[in-house]
Amino acid sequence: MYISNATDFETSKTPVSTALACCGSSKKVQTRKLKAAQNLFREGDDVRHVYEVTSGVLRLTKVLEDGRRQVIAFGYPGDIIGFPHNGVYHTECDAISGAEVVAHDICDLESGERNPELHQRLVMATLKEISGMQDHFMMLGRKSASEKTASFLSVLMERTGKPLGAYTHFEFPMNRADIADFLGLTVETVSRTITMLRKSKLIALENSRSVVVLDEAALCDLAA
Amino acid sequence: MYISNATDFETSKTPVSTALACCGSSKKVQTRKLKAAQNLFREGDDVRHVYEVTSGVLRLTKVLEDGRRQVIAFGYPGDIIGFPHNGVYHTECDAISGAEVVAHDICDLESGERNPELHQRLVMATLKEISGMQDHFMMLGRKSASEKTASFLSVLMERTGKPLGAYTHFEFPMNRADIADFLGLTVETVSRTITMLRKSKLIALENSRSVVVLDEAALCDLAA
DNA sequence: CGTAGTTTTGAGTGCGTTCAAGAGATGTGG
DNA sequence: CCACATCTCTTGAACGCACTCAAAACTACG
Repeated sequence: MYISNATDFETSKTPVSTALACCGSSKKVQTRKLKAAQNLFREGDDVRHVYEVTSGVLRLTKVLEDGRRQVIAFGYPGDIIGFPHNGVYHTECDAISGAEVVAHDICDLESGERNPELHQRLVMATLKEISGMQDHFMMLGRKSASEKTASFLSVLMERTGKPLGAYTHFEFPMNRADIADFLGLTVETVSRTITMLRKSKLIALENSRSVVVLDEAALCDLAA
Repeated sequence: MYISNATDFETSKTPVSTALACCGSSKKVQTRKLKAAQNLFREGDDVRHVYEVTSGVLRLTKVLEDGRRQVIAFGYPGDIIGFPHNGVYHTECDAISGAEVVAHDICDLESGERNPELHQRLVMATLKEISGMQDHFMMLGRKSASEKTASFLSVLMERTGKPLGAYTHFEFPMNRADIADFLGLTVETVSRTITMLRKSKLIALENSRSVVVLDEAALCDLAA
C-alpha cells in the first residue's frame, strides 16, 4: 500500500547526511523545522523547493470546494514531497507531528546540470512516487473498508514497527480523520474497523495512536 | 480528472516529429504499431523503454490475485506511459484501439547525459503524471458514481471532443468494464449512470461509445 | 442464422454512510 | 487541583448508494 512518497525509509539518523552528501559542493543545506499542525506549503503556491523529510510525519491533502478532503500521502523520513507541476504545488502540506525537512532547489529536480547526483536521486523519487500511487489506486478503487484499514496498518507496521516481544509495536501521529481521508472512508468506519480488528485479536491498542500487532500474518491476509 | 499520463494532448499529427526532434542526432526512432487488444508490456516485465503514444488509446491496469482490476490510466496521443520502478513495469499495458507508440530508451529518463532535451521532456512527463494521479485520488476516494462518471465524460470531452453544431461530440474506445475499473465502480453502475445522464438530457448517445454532450455546463457541474 | 460478447434494465441486498449521542482525552483558567 | 470547554474516538440506529445476481436487449462476427 501507499503511505508516502519516494525513497525507502531510513532507519536511523542518516538521511540528513545523505542529503548533504548529494549536495556535493560546499552549498549550505537548507533545513526547516515544523511544529505539529504547521503548514509547509499550500495548493497553488509557487514551487521553489522539493522537500526531503528527515524527521516527523507530514500530510499531503487536496480539498474540494464543498470541503470533501482526500489525503494523498503521508510523508515519512526519507520521502521526497512537494513535486511541482506547471510551477505550482498541487497539494497542501502540513506537519502532523513535529518534523524537519531539507529543502532541495527545484532546479535540481528539473535538470542535472548543477548537481547530477541529487538530480538523479530526485528523478528516482518521482518514479517511486508514481509506482506507489499506482498501488494506492487499487486500494482506493477496489478494496473494502477492512482491507483498506488492514493495508494501512500493515504498511505502517513495515515502515515504523519495532519488535515488542513476539509482537510488533508502532505509533502513528495521524488521527482517525486523516486515516479516513487517506483511505476514502469516514471516521466512524475507520473506528469501527479498528475496533473489529481489536476484537478479533489481530491487533491491540495501547491508546488510539499506538498499536501492537498480534497476528501479523492475519493482518497481511486481510490486507488482500 | 485523470485520464492519462504525461504531456498535453497533441491536436494533430505533430507528436512523432516532436519525438524525433528530441532524439536530436541521427538515431533511428523506434515506433511500434499495436492492434486493438494487443499487449505492450506486463506488470513485472523488465523495463527497456518508456513509450510515447502517437495514435490510438492504451490502457494501464493492475490486477489483484482474486481478479479485481483497477485501470490506472488511459494513454492518449501525447502521453508518456511505462514509467519504471526498480527496473520493472508496475502495470499491464494493452492497446484498446489500434495504436502507435514511440519507444524512448529508459536511460534517457534516468539521465540527461545522452539526450538532455528528451530527458527533460520525460522528467516533466513524470511530474505531470504525479499531478494527474493526485487529482484522480480525489475522484476515487471522495466522489459519487454520478460525479465520477460526469468527470470522466467531461475530461474525455475536453481532450477529444469536436464541435457538432452547438454541441460537442466525441467517441471513445473503452468499454463499460474499462470505465468501471477506472472509476472504481461496477459495469452496471456505469451503465445506469450514463442512462441517467441521457434521460436528464445532459448527453445523447449515438451508440454505446459515441457521445454528444448537450449541456456542457451541467456536466461540469455534476463532475464537482 | 446462431453464438458470443457487450450493454442495459430490474429486483433485492448489504456495506459504508449519516445522524446522534456518549465516552475518553487534552488543555485552560480560576 | 479541579471545573469546564473542546476535541477525538467510539458506539448505536437507520438510511441509501452502489453492489450482486439475474435476465433481457442489443451488437458483432463467423
